[in-house]
Amino acid sequence: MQLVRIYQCLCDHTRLRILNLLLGGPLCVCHLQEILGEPQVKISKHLRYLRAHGLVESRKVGLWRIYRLPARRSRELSANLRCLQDCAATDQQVRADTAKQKKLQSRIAGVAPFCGPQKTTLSPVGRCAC
Amino acid sequence: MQLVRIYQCLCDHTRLRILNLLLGGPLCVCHLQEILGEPQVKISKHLRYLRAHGLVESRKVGLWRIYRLPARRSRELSANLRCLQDCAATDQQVRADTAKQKKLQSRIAGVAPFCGPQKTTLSPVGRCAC
DNA sequence: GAACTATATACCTTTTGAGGTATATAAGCC
DNA sequence: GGCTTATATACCTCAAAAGGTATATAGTTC
Repeated sequence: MQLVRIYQCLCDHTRLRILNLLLGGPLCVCHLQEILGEPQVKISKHLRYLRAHGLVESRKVGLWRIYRLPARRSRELSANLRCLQDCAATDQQVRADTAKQKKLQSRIAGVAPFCGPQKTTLSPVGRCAC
Repeated sequence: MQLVRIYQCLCDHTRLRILNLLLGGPLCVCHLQEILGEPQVKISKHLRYLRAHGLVESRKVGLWRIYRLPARRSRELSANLRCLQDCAATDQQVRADTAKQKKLQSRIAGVAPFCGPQKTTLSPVGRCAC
């Protein structure tokens, strides 16, 4: 069942934190790493899991791989992401993540414009702002 | 995190089916068994899991143990149960379960009044209507 | 008390997944 | 080509969980 696959993605704390961040806009792995404070392997493996289950998409931009929530979402996925957005803020750490994300997004605005709420198709400019 | 525990309960197909049924009212194990068509042990173990995670409550009535969704629910739980109710019907098997439940509830009305939407405190009367 | 019914638990096997260390790949810079 | 950065994969270990068989417990009926 489609729905079970969604819940399988949501039932791990790290993945929940990742999805919460992606609700705020696309992010590359190294920005996720910076915000979550978790080792790169761990994040990379959870992203693979999420991709295999259809919860995220990615595209490559220069050296970076940018992850985001899928553009086209099933009814179930939309409903659950809405629910997640509504609920996740009750978690202390999730709120801290979101705050870090906001700060990071204003810091990197213009430098890594493919990470964040703006949907640009710019090529990478210089180094990653991590 | 509270939220993760909820998703851990939702990420198994059998538990999802159980929770969907309990959204339609309390049920004893043997009625769950009849509707789901799964062995008693399997159901019993999933119910234990759900209870340990705070997703169901139970009370004993005669020979039976009646399971239901918790009377008091956290904001997260309420939101996710609502979401589940909204989404689960897209699953073929879940819809079939619900149909069976409806039939069973009308069949046992008055015989096992503690199973089903009515919240009575009647003592058990005779045999289980399984 | 013996038989029966409903439910739970013990014990086992197998699968899944999480996390870690080390290494590979891919693309950019010099 | 060699160095560096970003990301992914291989391989290992450990814990959790799923499902099955057999058995225990608790309460009912006779």
